[in-house]
Amino acid sequence: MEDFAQVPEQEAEPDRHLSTFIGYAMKRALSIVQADFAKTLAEYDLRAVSFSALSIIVGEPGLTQTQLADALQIERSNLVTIIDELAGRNLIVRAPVAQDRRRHALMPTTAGKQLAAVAKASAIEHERRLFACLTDEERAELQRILQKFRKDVAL
Amino acid sequence: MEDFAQVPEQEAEPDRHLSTFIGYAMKRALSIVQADFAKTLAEYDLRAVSFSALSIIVGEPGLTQTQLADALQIERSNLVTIIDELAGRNLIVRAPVAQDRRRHALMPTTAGKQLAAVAKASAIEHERRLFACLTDEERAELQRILQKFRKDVAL
DNA sequence: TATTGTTATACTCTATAACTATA
DNA sequence: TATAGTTATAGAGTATAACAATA
Repeated sequence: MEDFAQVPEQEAEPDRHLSTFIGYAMKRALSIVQADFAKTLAEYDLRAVSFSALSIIVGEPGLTQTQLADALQIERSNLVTIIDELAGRNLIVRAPVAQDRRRHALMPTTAGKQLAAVAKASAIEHERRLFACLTDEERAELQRILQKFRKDVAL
Repeated sequence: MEDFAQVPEQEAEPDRHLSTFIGYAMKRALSIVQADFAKTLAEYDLRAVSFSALSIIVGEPGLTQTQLADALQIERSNLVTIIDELAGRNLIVRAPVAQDRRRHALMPTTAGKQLAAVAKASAIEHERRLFACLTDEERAELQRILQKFRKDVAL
């Protein structure tokens, strides 16, 4: 078989051909954030999704699992093990609901509220540190534009 | 067991307690983009990662698999099936490299260049349509800030 | 010895269907 | 009949180790 290729020296950024795409930039940026966030939460034995679930339960006690799954945009079935884990650590309880015994009202325990508070402080510190390379205005703009997009995008 | 919870009516946005976090906003926005992008590429039987790989190979022919894996930030081992798939469709070839017979120089075929071109046009149209709710300035700012972050963030 | 591509594998994530108990 | 929580499972995606060929 004949050779017909020269291998170029490694270029600085071979993925520059994808730099036109906002989605690609979002994905690469998010993967950096996620890796750092995972390290931050490991201290509390929390994954990002467990932290999110716990935070919402603390902020809005009494939600059912279906409501929480909708809020987090995950499947009800996949929420079960997350709730199991939080409940197993006594951070939340599945409280019975008198009006409808099929449902569980998700309630934070005192320990859950405390962990949510310290983990949230760490998460805020993680973002402060990670996004230190951006100006306050850039961070605010990034946040604002992302939320506007999510709110206004026509699906 | 005693009931001690009232189930609130479904709130508009139970995840507002996470809205302080840029990472959360990025994740939610990206999932919207990814879902729409997947639909767009399905027309060409491409996944996002196959599109990315093909685009880079077309834009920078001759890269080795290790170089491409680094560019896409995926494991070499996981790139194999992606390259298999593209090569199986005759969109690229693994060309031998005279100087180092361990390596494969990834080269696009004519069909690969053509598919990359039309898929890229569709991808651009997908982003134009999806981000239509943002102004040109907002899109440019979003892109600029994300790229600045990725470039300047201290890991 | 080290590197490239590859295989095998395990672990997580995600999506779907079906079950139960309730309504 | 329909819904809430659950179980089981299958498919992606991702990460690690080890091997053969080559350097």
